[in-house]
Amino acid sequence: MTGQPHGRKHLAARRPAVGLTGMDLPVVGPKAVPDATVARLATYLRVLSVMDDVGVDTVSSDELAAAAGVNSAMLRKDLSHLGSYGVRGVGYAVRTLVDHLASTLGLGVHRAVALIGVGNLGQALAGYAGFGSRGFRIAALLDADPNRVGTMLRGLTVRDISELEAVVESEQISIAVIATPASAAQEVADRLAAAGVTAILNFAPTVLAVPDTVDVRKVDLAAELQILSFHEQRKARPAAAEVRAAEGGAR
Amino acid sequence: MTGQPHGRKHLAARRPAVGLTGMDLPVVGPKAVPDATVARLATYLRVLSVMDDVGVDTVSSDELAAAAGVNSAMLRKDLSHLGSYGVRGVGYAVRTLVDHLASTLGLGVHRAVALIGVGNLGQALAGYAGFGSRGFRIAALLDADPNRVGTMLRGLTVRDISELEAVVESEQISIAVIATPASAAQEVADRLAAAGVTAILNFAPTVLAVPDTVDVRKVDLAAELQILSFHEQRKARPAAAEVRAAEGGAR
DNA sequence: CGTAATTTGTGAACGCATTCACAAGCGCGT
DNA sequence: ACGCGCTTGTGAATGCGTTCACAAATTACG
Repeated sequence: MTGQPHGRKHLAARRPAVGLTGMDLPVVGPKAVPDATVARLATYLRVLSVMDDVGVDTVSSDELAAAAGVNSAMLRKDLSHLGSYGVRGVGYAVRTLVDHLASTLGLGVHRAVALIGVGNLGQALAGYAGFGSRGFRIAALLDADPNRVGTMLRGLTVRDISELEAVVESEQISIAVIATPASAAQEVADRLAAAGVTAILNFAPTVLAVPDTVDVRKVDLAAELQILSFHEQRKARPAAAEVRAAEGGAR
Repeated sequence: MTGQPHGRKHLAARRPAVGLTGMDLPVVGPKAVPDATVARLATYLRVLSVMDDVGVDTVSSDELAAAAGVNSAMLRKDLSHLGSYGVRGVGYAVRTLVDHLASTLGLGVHRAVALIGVGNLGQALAGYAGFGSRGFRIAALLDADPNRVGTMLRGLTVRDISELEAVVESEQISIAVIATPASAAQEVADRLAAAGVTAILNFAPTVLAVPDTVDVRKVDLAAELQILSFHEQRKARPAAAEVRAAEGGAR
């Protein structure tokens, strides 16, 4: 899905790259890590961190796969993309693997995150402890509502949206989180992109148009429920496909 | 990515079903709608609803695909799984398509949702307007903290977790949202499953083990940032793969 | 009525992801 | 030292999802 079946752009700009000879070399390298794998690395890291805290120092692919909820062959293949960090006949060294995963995910330093939109959801995100413990630091809060600007939240002052560009610069923002209403999201994204931000996590229920250089992931809460709803309905009717014949137009 | 690469179980219990003759018929039907397609239907519905509100009554696959951020061939194939609702040479009737999508997603009636865990994130979810406008009704709030039980939130009284089974029954809960700390999530999931809930949206950063009959989707906020972080790092170093040689063990 | 302009629906090709299955490597006991 | 048991790493097979490319269907218009 995946997947989160999500809006991505990564290597989208990769052209056919046909050579005159017909040979096409892997110019950029061996496509290091597949997207599907990257999406699972975070889970592996979380599970391994817990094991490390508990004192486990070696784990087999079967055990780790079970804890992460995946097939063990897939886990091994995923890890093999990072290099060879296991020992045959033994397993993986937990601490070592944690370090390598953190390094691979770019969590060597706590990345500075800006949160745009401090409404309902934004306030919750600002207070979410999981960010801090897993490699991120919320470095700035921005909002357009004059009633919210200037207030304190979790030790940070909410700043006016007009300061966006200045904040991105001064706080060395590497990732921005959009938690504004849908109507404001595109403009915020445009300004973030123009200011040089190249990674956006979007909670607003809108499709964002951004340059190829910007990586966008979206989280659509209602959509998640709708997907579950689809499967619920499916379970309810074993195999009736043409039940939906007589239905009016009232939405 | 991904698909948001998410934890799913759907038709996982489908066995090889080998017949003695070697023929294997599609016993359950033509696998109506692919998972990847379902995950996009919610987006199409949202985009179409906006178009409908604005007064658009016909849309081509190119236009709709652009608005939804996907390839038009994919859009057509997705919609073709629901049946043939377009008109060649013309396009799709917006209103009709909205109705069919809503019907397909099982949104005919507002589904009752229970929210377990009314902390930081839970409160935000309880107040998220997007649920109500997109087919869901939060019908119950549950929490284990005595300080929160009994308080009012968005017109609902927070009830004690001990009432979980009773609430699922009386409110006809079809989907549950887990927004508890990770440490409590598995037990809550167990009780939900035992109470007959077959769809769970999990915000707790833990892998849930549930029976095959239960459909789980997870949203891991920190993981989303970590995935973005990976790509950020990738952009930062054009093609240096063996830079990570000398690194101590300090985590 | 016939022809041109559109746009859908879909078979086929392609590519990526997952799973299988086993050879290669490692540690332990004797 | 040597063989046995265990576990990784990976080539091959399989399956799923996306994209291509075009025939079929429909409208517009002369």
